[in-house]
This record gives sequence, C-alpha cells and structure tokens, in this order.
Amino acid sequence: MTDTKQPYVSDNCETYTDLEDSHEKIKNPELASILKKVNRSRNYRKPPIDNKQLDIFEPPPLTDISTKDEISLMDIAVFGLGRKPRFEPIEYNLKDAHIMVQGGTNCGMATIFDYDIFLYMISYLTNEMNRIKKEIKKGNDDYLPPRSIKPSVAELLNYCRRDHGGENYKLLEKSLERLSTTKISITKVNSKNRRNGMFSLIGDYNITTQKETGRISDITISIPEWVYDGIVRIENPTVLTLNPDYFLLDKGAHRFLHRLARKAAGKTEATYSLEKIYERSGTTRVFRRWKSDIKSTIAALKENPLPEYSISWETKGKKVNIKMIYTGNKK
DNA sequence: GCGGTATTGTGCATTAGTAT
DNA sequence: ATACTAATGCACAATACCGC
Repeated sequence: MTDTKQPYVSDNCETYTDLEDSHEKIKNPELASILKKVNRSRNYRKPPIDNKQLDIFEPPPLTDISTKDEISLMDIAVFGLGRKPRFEPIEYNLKDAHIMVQGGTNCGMATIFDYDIFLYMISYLTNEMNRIKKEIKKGNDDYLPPRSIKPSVAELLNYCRRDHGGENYKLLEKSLERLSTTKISITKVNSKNRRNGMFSLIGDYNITTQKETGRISDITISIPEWVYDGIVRIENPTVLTLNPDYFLLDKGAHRFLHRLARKAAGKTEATYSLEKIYERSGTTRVFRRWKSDIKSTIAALKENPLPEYSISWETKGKKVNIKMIYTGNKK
C-alpha cells in the first residue's frame, strides 16, 4: 500500500520526482514535453498518501453556504485568495448591497485555505441536520445539533484532505484566529430602508494544549448564529454541495473560479465578463497585471481542468468573457 | 498613458522522514 | 495512527523593464 516509489522502467529513475527532475535528459521528446508541463504548473496538490477523507462510516458531503440575506457569498471572495494573509480590506459594491470584508489588525484576513475549516463546519452541520430531518420524518423526535463542533485535529485535516505534517498543527491556530476575526459587513439598501449587519466566519474557539508536551488535545469551535440559523432553523437552507476535489486545488484563483462556476453555472453554463470577475475576486492588483495572471491561470486548466467545470477564455473584439460549462454527470 | 513579460520576496504548503 | 521536524516548493503580489 505504501510502496509509492515505483521505479519507472523507461529511464532508470527511482521516483516520480526523479523523473520530473530529469526531464531534460529524457530521450523520448513526447514524454519530456509532458513532464515539462507537469513541472511548470501544479493545479492540484497530490492527495495525502492515505487518501481517505475520513475513517468514519461516511464523510459528510462537502457543502458550502451559498447565500446570506439573498446575497450570494459564493460569487464574491469573502477572504484573501493568496497564501499570505492580506491586511487591506475588500470592498464590494454590488447592485443591491455594499459588502466590506476586514481582517484582524494583527493576524490579517482569512485566506481561501483557512476557509476549509469553515467548509468542514458547514458540511458537518448540514449532514447532521439532514440526518435529524430524516428521523423526524419517521416520527422520532431528536435533539438539534450542538452549537459548537469539537473535531480532532486529525479528523479536520483528513476531511480537508491535507497531510498530517506538524506544520499544519501550528498553522491551525493562526487559521482559526483569522477566521474568527475576519468580519464581513453587509449593507443592504432597498426602496424602503437600509439594513446593516456584521458577521464573522466562525465564532469563538478554544484550543487546549497539554502543558508538558505542548500537544493540541482538544479544539472547540462555536458555530456563529447566522450559520446555525441558516442551516438548522430555516426549512430550506441555501447550501450547495461541492466536489471534494476542491480541497486539492492548489491555486486560490482556481478555487475561486470553481466556487463561482458552481454557483453561477450550476449544472448548465454561465458567462461572466472579465471585469466582473476582477471586481469579485477582491484582488489588489491593477487590472492589466491581474489580467495576465488570470490568463495563465485559466490556460493551466487545459492540462488539468477544474472538477466538473470547464473554463474558457473567449475574446469578442477587445472584450473578454469567461465561459463556465458544467462537464460533470448530468443527472 | 496602455499593453505585455521577467524578476524577486514573503509566508504558507508540502514532502520525506522520525518519534511516540 | 497521530504528532512533529527540517528542508524545500509555491502562489501571490510588488516591482522593474520593454515596446507601442
């Protein structure tokens, strides 16, 4: 099972890494060009060796909350897209709302990778609630889900399909801090009145570490009220399932595009202008810099497409549109 | 000014390997 | 199986540069 080091007969390399490194020396030009491409772009992480999401019976399906106050949270980035936490706030001026995302002054804003923890929380809660609803249909009363989750760290990392490297344990603490302090404020204006609200991605959290060893023994994350109410107290929660391969997407921009496609295209297709995607990505880059970035980002998808969606770059004169087409199982 | 590419720094992510 | 270490890799963004 763990013999991942299968030698490649063709070129005397021990491992896949050897093969990648030696692509210059490879005689077969076709193979060499493929390997060069692999070297250049890595859209997907390799899944951890033990490629199981959870060792429990069934992992909860990956779900994300899609709207809040009739505002779609999936087609804007309520987090930074980079690995480095960002400190500048993001502002969105949408048609019917003004949205402001701001991180903590010390730790910065949550990143799209920190958001994985949020997804774990949503998935857990949705799954739990679906189970309870089934029980109620059968006529059995049941307790509502708890208002906080207590995952073991390994369980959390497994679900997010990450490696169990110790680094992840250290970073978890920072991730939680960012998630908890990132505030999203929505100001909605309709014809009659103006509503303003502020919420964060996760509530309070506790991390218990053992004194002698410094090991994390326990984490508790409280579920913020808007999430709990949105899933438990509303009859038809606005949640969408995602493909678990989402966790393997290595580029923040790819994750953003996948979320956008999932929401906008669904099981059909959708087209956005490049300008609109630029605005909704929350990037700090000037447009023409971002444009060349996103162009190569989308070009990389030719080799390794997004799970279930194809993204294409279409030019109409000077205008650029991004077309997203569902390629998954149309059932 | 506007388009594009090339280079570089930073902080997180990943990997192999190790300890319990 | 879970938790940790050290070394390396990577994306994003800032910056410089070039040609128009």
